[in-house]
Amino acid sequence: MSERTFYITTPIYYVNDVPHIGHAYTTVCADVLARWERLRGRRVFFLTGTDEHGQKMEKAAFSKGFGVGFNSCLELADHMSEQFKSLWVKLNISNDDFIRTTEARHARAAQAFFKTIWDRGDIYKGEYEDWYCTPCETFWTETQLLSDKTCPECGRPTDKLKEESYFFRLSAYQQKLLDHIEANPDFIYPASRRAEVVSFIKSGLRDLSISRTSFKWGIPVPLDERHIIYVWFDALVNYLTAAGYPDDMEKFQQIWPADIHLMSKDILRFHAVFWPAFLMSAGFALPRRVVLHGWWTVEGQKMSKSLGNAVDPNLLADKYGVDPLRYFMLREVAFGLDGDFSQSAFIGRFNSDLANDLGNLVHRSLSMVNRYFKGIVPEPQTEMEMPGLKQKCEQTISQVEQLFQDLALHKVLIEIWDLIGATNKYIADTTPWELNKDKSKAPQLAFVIYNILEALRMIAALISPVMPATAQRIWQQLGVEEPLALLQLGELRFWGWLTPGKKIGQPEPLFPRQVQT
RNA sequence: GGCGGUGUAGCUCAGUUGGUUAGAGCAUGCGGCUCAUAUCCGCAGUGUCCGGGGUUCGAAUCCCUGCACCGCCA
Repeated sequence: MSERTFYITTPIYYVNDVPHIGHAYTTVCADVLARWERLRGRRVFFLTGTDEHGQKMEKAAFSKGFGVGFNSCLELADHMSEQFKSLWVKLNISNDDFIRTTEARHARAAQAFFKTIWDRGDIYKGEYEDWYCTPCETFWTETQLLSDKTCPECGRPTDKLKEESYFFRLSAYQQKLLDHIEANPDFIYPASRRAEVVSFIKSGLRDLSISRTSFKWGIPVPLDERHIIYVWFDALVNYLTAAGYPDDMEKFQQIWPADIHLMSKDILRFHAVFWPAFLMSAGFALPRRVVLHGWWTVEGQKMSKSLGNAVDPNLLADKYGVDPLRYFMLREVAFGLDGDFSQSAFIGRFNSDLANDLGNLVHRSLSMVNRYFKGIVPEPQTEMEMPGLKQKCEQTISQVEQLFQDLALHKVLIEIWDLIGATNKYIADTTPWELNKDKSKAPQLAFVIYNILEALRMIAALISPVMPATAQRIWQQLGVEEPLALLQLGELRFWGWLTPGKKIGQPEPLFPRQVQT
């Protein structure tokens, strides 16, 4: 009877940079899935956070004037981490925990995990050979170098240097990883990425350097404090830390393994190859799914620092509202593929999907309740048969359940909008304004209006994972007092849930139309 | 260079195992309604389904080839 917690994660974001629409997208998608699972009645643990260690941070702290050293790095990390945290508050993200790799609980976890793998015999000391740029004080791999072996950052010559390093015996896990991926077709989503991972593994896995001596900003290797745990090893462990490892193993048992690690496609390999291998070595269960989404371009162009075209989610949320932003991100791209963010597409969706279809539907419906029933939810005539809308609602709920299961998030919205369209059509077909002209048709009018309100109730609930604030506003305009957050799918399905005789709230346009600039 | 993917209406894309006049949304035009945020409903389109060749009674769908773009690896 004790159903496991649904555990979903975003990556922890590297605080080297301010949050942009890509970060926002990942986190909003995770939030939508978390909210959907809660609506289904599952207990959910939704984790996000920030990745704060490593050489890049050390350098960033230096270049931003804090000076090198433990305290100043932390100061920078505090500042940057806060920007992510406050964005998630603004975007109405319902995460249950926010982890920072600079927290003590995480240092304990990273060291314990390192130690566990060490005890398994999968870590050995070796030499790591790479190209070093002395002026930049940075190591580069051969593939990162420019064609003439110069530093990709400053263009100056680099030297091949050896550095003592601890290695993880990744090569020993090649076959086990392939077996796991084969046995669990859903492990990597979408399938095109799974194929990439398989071909990468088949091309041969080399052991992985998991420590550095070239910088200090990080978690020391247990038993050898000259070494710092490499940032990727450090970062991945966050998923265990927040689940309770190693301090609260009782909690950990309930939460681990993760159901979904959600991320953008650029960090696929870390999550689909290295991380599972670490976990296998340490003897932990593997996450159920590693789910990749695409990248956003902006006005058709790749986001880049040099173009300076990164979109600030804060500005969009302030200008257009949080829910329209969330809606756009989920609706505009086929989940898993790349998408383009453009002003005109955003405003197009805003006006046509939100203002015209949904917003106007709610407004016109409630206006009729005010006009024809003095703002009171009418009593439906139960003996009347008018199957169209009710059936459509039931069908939509089932479809949406299936589409969430398939992670087809954009199709979820298409499906809900199909119901919105059907409800608008229902109004056109039943012509309440005609029924209102004939007193003898009062029962039909009551029945029709009640059905429309029931459809609105279901629409509100179905959009609530994507647009929680809007859903709540519709809920209030319908005059429902129970908080939408407490609703569960079982109740939602019950047709006839709205109480006749209740006063509805004040209708006001949900989405005032945007002028295309 | 190796592996994989994509190329369908003005735009963004759907198109199960090959089967009747190739679809949706947006945008465009026309018609209808008036409860509504000049909103909603209906109708109308147009497509050498990237080029070429092949298999088949029949291919957007399978095979070969060319072009273009993209992803992963090296």
